[in-house]
Amino acid sequence: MRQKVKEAAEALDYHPNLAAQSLIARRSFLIGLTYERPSPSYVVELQNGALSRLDDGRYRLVVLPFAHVASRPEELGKLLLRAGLDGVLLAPPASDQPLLLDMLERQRLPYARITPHSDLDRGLVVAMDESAAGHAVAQHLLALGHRRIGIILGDPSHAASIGRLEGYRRAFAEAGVGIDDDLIVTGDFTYAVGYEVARTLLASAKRPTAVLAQNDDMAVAAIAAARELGLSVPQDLSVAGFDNSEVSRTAWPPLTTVNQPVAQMAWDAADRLIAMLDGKTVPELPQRRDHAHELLVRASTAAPAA
Amino acid sequence: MRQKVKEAAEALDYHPNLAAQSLIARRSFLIGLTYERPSPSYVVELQNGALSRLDDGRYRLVVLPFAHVASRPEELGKLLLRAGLDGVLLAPPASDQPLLLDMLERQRLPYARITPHSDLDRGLVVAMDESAAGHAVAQHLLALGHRRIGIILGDPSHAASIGRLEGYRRAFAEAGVGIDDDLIVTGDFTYAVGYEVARTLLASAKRPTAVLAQNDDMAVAAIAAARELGLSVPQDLSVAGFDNSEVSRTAWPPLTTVNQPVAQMAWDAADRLIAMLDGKTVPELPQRRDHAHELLVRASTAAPAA
DNA sequence: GATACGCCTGACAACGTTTACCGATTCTCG
DNA sequence: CGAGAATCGGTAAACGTTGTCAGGCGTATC
Repeated sequence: MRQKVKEAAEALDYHPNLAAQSLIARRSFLIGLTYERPSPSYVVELQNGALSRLDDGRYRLVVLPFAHVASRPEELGKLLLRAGLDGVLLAPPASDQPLLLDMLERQRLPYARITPHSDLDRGLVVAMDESAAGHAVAQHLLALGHRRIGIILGDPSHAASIGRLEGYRRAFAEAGVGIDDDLIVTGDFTYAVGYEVARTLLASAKRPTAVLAQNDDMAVAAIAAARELGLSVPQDLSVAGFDNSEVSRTAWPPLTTVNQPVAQMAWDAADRLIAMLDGKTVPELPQRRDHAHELLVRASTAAPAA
Repeated sequence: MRQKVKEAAEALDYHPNLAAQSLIARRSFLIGLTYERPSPSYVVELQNGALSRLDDGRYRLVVLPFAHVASRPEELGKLLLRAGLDGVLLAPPASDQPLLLDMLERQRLPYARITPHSDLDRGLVVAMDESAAGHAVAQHLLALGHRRIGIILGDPSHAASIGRLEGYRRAFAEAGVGIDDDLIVTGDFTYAVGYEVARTLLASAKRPTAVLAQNDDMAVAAIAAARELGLSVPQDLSVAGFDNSEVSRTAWPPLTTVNQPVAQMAWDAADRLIAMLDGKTVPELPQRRDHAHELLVRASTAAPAA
């Protein structure tokens, strides 16, 4: 009987109406993903990671990019609450907005936070130790013998910037090397701005022998700026990035960087969010999952010229 | 009165239940976007373009990547039909699958096709003349004086590959230059495969003086392969890409390429799809909209060495 | 032949809206 | 002051499912 009904349904191309199912099940089977405007490869990895967990087709992924979260978290909150989602994945910097988390909690919209920096005990958290990762890459340059190291920060409204910088500082302190604040410039994680600030950094009187960029896009921009000035990488200047995004592999020379397992973290976040939605009681879920970074030494860094 | 109700709703954080609205309105206010696995920047541009049209918040965008469409179009059809969408944006190569279009039409799921190559009168179409674009970039290399030009094709299951190649052939014929089939290699639009086939191309006895790659990722891969062999670009080898994706701007040297207004085309596709969904009768809509390509000459191409 | 059990059928309420309609009330204007 | 229009509150139906419950039928058990 069951079989016959299924066959008939198939023959008639019948699909149950999802709106009616949602109405009675009291959920929409929609998962949101919100992110700011980071590099394309970061977005795509995030998306693919989340989708690979959703691929049984029960849940669907709605993308909700939102610019300037830090200055208007309530607006993002409204957007998310109006979107009729069952749960939402928060990529940085939205994952670090206490006001946003407040709103979501008040309205009972479950969320999973991807690499937040503060309030690590709040909600579902998929974490990576940004500070340790920053430490690793800074230590690598110091071990090569660099002493005058420039730093290109990402968008200061992303907590990741602060975390990574903190790691750099630790590594410098351990090596007994002082940080020259004149060699710290601030970008916003994009190539365009990265290029501009890299130019001013490299044109300064005390030009560094190495550059720590807080993501790969800005690192590639720094390489381009160096070439414009007639410097070759890594002979005259070492450049290290962050993220192990596609561009780090396709750049020339391939970038030394830190792998951030973005796709895997997004999978994990989706996995835990869904487990929660499917009614696994919260206590049996660990609140937080940590992922390891990995330093990838490639051809863009070398010992400084004597 | 109206005002008072709105205030009360606001005060209570009341949001109407979207599932119930969908049920009665007989639509879900979900738009799907399906694509294969092209470069990250293409996906992101596509997405942002579509989202910029959707940003009034009435419609939401669901992403549905799907690999190997050409070999299993019906599966994608089922996925789309089960997703409860009001309409779907088809990026290549899904936009060129007649079986898929058949299924969507049979089930009355409206769709908009982005840069299809065949059946241009079917459904809503946002087109670009791939052949003319291919012609433009090939002509550029020929005008510089190149005669031995290598070609790196994209995935042959994408109609775009064929269209662009057709344009190359026209330009070659006009210049009275024969195409050497040994200098044509086939990639799949990815960096990794592009790198491999570029190596074999450049290692061949009759090494070309210029390379036409069918997208920017493969062009960048060709530059990397050239560097590995000690060739510098553009002195020893000119390389032209396709798409004007972010990587073409961030590469070194910046790539000569053809701008494909992806974001704008996605906006257009979303615009027309929504106009259709909102009940504008089909006749008053033009069936097809064309977008112009634009040759962007940058630093990766130059006259061949004497 | 009575009882218990399984499977199937049909009827009905519920989910949270929107739309339509009716009668009652208030407002506007001559 | 009265006619007509506008507004209001209330009620009911509909959207397409899922879940429950009662009742009917057939089969196995004692």
